[in-house]
Amino acid sequence: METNLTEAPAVSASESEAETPWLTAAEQRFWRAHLEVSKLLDYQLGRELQPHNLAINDYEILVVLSEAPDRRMRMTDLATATLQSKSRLSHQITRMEAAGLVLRQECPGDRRGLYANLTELGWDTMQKVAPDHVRSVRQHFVDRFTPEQIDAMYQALAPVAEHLRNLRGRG
Amino acid sequence: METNLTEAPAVSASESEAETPWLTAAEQRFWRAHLEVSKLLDYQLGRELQPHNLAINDYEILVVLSEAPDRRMRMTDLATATLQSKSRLSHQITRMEAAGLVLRQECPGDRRGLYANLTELGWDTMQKVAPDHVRSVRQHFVDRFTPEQIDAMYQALAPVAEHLRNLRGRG
DNA sequence: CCCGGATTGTTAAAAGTTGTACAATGTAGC
DNA sequence: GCTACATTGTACAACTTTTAACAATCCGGG
Repeated sequence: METNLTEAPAVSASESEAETPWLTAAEQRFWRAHLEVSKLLDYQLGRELQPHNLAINDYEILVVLSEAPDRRMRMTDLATATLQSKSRLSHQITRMEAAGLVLRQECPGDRRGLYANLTELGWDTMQKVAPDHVRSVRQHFVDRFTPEQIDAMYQALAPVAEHLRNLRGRG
Repeated sequence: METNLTEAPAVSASESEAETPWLTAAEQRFWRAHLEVSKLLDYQLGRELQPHNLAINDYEILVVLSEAPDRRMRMTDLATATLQSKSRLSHQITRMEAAGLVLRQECPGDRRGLYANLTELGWDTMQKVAPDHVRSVRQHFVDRFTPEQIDAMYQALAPVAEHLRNLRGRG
């Protein structure tokens, strides 16, 4: 059901046979479970944001801005924080500005720059939506693990996140 | 850096304060680590498929088809297996057909239906790309866990995958 | 056989994303 | 203060995904 061929193909070229470090059965099922959960969870959370007229990306912007000092952030920083390209973020903010959720604001001291500012409506929207979203996250993910599993998985994932973040930085 | 507000907002309405099951600190950091790893890993694996002129979605199709009986699958089944909409899959297959990787084939016994067939080129491409992909998956993910962690995480994730799969089915 | 409803896959148009180039600044070294 | 170079955000064009509608086909009940 999931993807990413990582076990030996049904028929392997004898050449790659010798050298490719195919995943073991245990690794394989873990990898596929991870992929499947990621994808389906994304789908389900998006689904449950729809009634609020927000896509997951919109919500992410609202969260990051709401946690930022003065509820605003430079476009580039926001793009970095949300792992989007500057171009994509620019479009995204244009849409959210049209929806009244954020506002572009000149940046004193750097006339090249702009702030993306959370509006009152943006802030209120976030306050209204967040409780539902947490419930979704709990229902479909967090509450399905024991506290021990949660700690263990965090310990395991944190260095991987670190690694990937570093890779990304360099390009 | 990541997203999805799931902890209490800086200022909570007293109403939601009482009723919203905000994540604990431990839950929060786990949740954000999971999100971050998912997103960045996707990005990185996509990046490392680029030299082969394949997007992750293309690769996923190749994998699923290569594992299917006769290396072909009904469009609807393929859409389900890869968690895509029928429309999106249709476009995707059109592109891959243009690239010579797959071929649409009439479906004997159901004249509405079509098979998506892996071509020789598609199969060969898969054989060629898979080794590199496994190495990527190992380098950025699998090899960064101990065998014990892998088993534990699989045990934890499998029921969640099951849950989400069921949800998806009903819509 | 024939009807009504469900299923299959495609399509057109709208919406969103990506990559590249660009204009407007900023900044460091001379 | 100039020049060279880096940074900021946008704009355009190409591409991908979504949404909604549709034609063709199948299937079950009368």
